[in-house]
Amino acid sequence: MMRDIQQNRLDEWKAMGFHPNNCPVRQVLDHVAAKWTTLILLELEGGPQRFNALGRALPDVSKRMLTQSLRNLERDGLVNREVFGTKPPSVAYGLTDLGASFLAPLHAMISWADEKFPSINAARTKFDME
Amino acid sequence: MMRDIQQNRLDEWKAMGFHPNNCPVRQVLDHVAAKWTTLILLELEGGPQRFNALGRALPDVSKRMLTQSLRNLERDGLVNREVFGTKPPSVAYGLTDLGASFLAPLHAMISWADEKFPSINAARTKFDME
DNA sequence: CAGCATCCGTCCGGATACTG
DNA sequence: CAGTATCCGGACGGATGCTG
Repeated sequence: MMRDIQQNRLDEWKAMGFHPNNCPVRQVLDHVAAKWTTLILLELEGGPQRFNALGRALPDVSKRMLTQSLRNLERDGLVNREVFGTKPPSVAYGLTDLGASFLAPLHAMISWADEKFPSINAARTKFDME
Repeated sequence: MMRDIQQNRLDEWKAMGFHPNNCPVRQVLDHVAAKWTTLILLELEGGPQRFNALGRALPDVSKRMLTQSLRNLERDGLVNREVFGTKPPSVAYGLTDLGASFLAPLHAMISWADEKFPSINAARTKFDME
């Protein structure tokens, strides 16, 4: 019964091309979700960085995750990857215009978090007491 | 060696109270990450909703996840939970002022995603071709 | 230096069944 | 109606070792 209602709603969404698994917004939010990508973007805000420099700036990101995160960002056109054929080889990562434009809404969220964190913490400890 | 550098940087962060695991901003971003919480907040933007009404509005959220998400939001003071001692019992969820204030930065991200999605998609398909 | 490959534990979240 | 309890697969991500 409720199952049918849900199914109908799902069908509506599919018809609109809005099923959550291919939702444009979700795919962007997943970058925010991705635990490291935002830190990377913020770090690149100061200018392009080499791979290991990024690793040193973000100490608790493993090389594996750093590579993976950078690939995802590169794939979505937020970050560009420039290879220098030197020896040993070096690679620089920098923000694209698209990536840079993402910093505005990101900073908006961060500011909100900064500003409201006392309230959140208060609510949290109160909730946990009961 | 690099390990030492990383450890030093980590220590600095700890001294500043900024270790990623208790970072205020991270904890807020984790709400965005949480896959359902944002949809819930957006749904509540239209006004308070009862539990099952929310479930019907968000068809692909299981009851389990809906409960869990609402608890997290309630814990952080973004959502309030009002119980009516009727029979059968009913519960309404609504945005707090804090929760409502979060919608601004959230909408900023959504707008960005909406606006830039064509570019992202283009970058993505180009990346995948090579 | 800048990765990739592999193994492996953890946790997120779905499905299902049951309760006051 | 509004949840809780349990089971479970699969994805996320850390540690380690190897490569051009």
